[in-house]
Amino acid sequence: MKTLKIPEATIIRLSVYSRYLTEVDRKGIVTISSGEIAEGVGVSPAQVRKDLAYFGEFGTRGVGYNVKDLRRHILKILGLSVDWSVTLVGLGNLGLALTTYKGFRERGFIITSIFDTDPGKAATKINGVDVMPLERLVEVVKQNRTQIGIITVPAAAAQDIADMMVKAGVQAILNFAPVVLNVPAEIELRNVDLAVNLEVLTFNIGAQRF
Amino acid sequence: MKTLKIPEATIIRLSVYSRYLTEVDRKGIVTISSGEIAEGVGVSPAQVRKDLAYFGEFGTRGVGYNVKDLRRHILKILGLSVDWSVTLVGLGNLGLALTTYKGFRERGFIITSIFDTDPGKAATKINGVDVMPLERLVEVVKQNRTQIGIITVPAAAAQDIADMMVKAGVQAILNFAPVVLNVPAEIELRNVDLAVNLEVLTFNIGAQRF
DNA sequence: GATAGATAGTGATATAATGAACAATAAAAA
DNA sequence: TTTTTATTGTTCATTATATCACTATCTATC
Ligand SMILES: NC(=O)c1ccc[n+]([C@@H]2O[C@H](COP(=O)([O-])OP(=O)(O)OC[C@H]3O[C@@H](n4cnc5c(N)ncnc54)[C@H](O)[C@@H]3O)[C@@H](O)[C@H]2O)c1
Ligand SMILES: NC(=O)c1ccc[n+]([C@@H]2O[C@H](COP(=O)([O-])OP(=O)(O)OC[C@H]3O[C@@H](n4cnc5c(N)ncnc54)[C@H](O)[C@@H]3O)[C@@H](O)[C@H]2O)c1
Repeated sequence: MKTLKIPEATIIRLSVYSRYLTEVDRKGIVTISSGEIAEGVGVSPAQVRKDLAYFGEFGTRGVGYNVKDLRRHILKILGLSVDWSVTLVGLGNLGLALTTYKGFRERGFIITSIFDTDPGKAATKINGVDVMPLERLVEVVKQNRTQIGIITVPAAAAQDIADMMVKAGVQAILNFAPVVLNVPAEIELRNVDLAVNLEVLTFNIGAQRF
Repeated sequence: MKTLKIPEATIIRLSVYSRYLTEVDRKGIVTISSGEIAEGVGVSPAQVRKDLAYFGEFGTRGVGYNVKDLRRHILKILGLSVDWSVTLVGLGNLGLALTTYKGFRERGFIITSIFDTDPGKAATKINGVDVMPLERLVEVVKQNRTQIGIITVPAAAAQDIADMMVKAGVQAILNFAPVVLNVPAEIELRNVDLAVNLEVLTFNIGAQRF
């Protein structure tokens, strides 16, 4: 197995390229150059070509890339040529926003189960998905072969939920609680920390000081 | 002006350290070593010391760091020793989650105005803040000397909102719409792309292929 | 066909970030 | 005091990432 190390920054950019190509494709444009992609997403043309070069040769010299083809290739690379089953735990304000967000489904992320401890919530239905009590998490997630878990519970409860998700066999967790989670090495974990984003901004605003 | 370049990764970690220190401080712990911080947030001890070294000497050799002091220093570095005025545009599902989130206020981010085109929404009040129509954005944001704008409108409207925010004098924008925005170089811009986060996960799950 | 113009792919180079090692130094113990 | 122990601050090496410059190759035109 060739284990060529791909920078995470490259993956993030690929995701952005693919979104941009979707937009370009909608306008009916057939061919695009690395320079035009670069322009559209705010990076250098060399960067675009380098990123793509990790995965093969998708363009034609002197011409550029076929928009539809390149888009399809990138989606394949990102693992988006198939649907993913996602569970969300914690149907608070943020959890509700995420479950009702159309953009996820468009990219193949299907929320197949929702859990919350609040008995009032664990009786409702969101987009045709029942909200269930925590006790059923392991069972249901196992049964659905759900691969991805989203955590939107208060920080204090997040580690417990992560443990349950791991027990239920998820392969990846997206955590919105502002806390450092411990999971086995084979589980992919990403933290989305919204406050941190604001703090990077405030640092940069005041960065003259250094 | 000494323009020492600080890696963005350092800033993100500082934010995480400060949050961890808040937690440690609550437990009444007075002193902490770089190794303990590292353990708590999942990085290497050398990394912790390196990150801090950009800004000064905060520890005592042979002893470690005073928790309260270090926390205060980091908050100062991040620009969190003062409050920030924030405006949010687009009171949809995500916008509502963000405006009602307590964690921002705790770190000094005060949402001082909210705007939405929907006349039904532009009459309500969230946490004592009136929701106003877009027409008032420039005026109100200017008057409040608001420094930070959060964009949670549909992608198609995001660039317009960014332009208005710039016109109104914000210094930084946090954009949740999945689109690449153009703003003047002096404006700090960060994009939070939630779908990208899921896609990094799916890439990594399937990364055996490369 | 041959030639010109455009643009992808790529190896070399530069820059940045991380990691490991260690000297400096403060506190505690002898 | 002196010695030992702990742990920082910092240097140097390594690794990772981005940029640059060049070569290969395609299309269109003469
Ligand atoms: N709302 C935001 O904009 C925002 C921003 C940044 C971070 N976050 C983080 O996201 C998480 C959720 O935020 P929120 O604003 O939606 O909070 P919320 O209080 O609105 O929602 C939390 C939900 O989790 C449920 N819950 C509590 N304990 C649970 C458990 N053990 N198992 C299952 N469900 C449980 C609650 O019933 C509630 O429905 C928090 O960790 C918060 O810090 C939120
Ligand atoms: N909801 C999520 O979980 C989620 C996740 C990822 C990205 N996003 C992005 O965040 C943005 C908002 O998402 P959402 O789910 O809250 O959408 P939403 O449709 O629930 O809310 C959008 C809000 O913006 C308002 N609006 C529309 N045009 C406007 C304009 N020109 N000026 C001011 N307000 C305007 C609408 O009235 C509505 O209240 C979108 O760009 C979406 O792609 C959302």
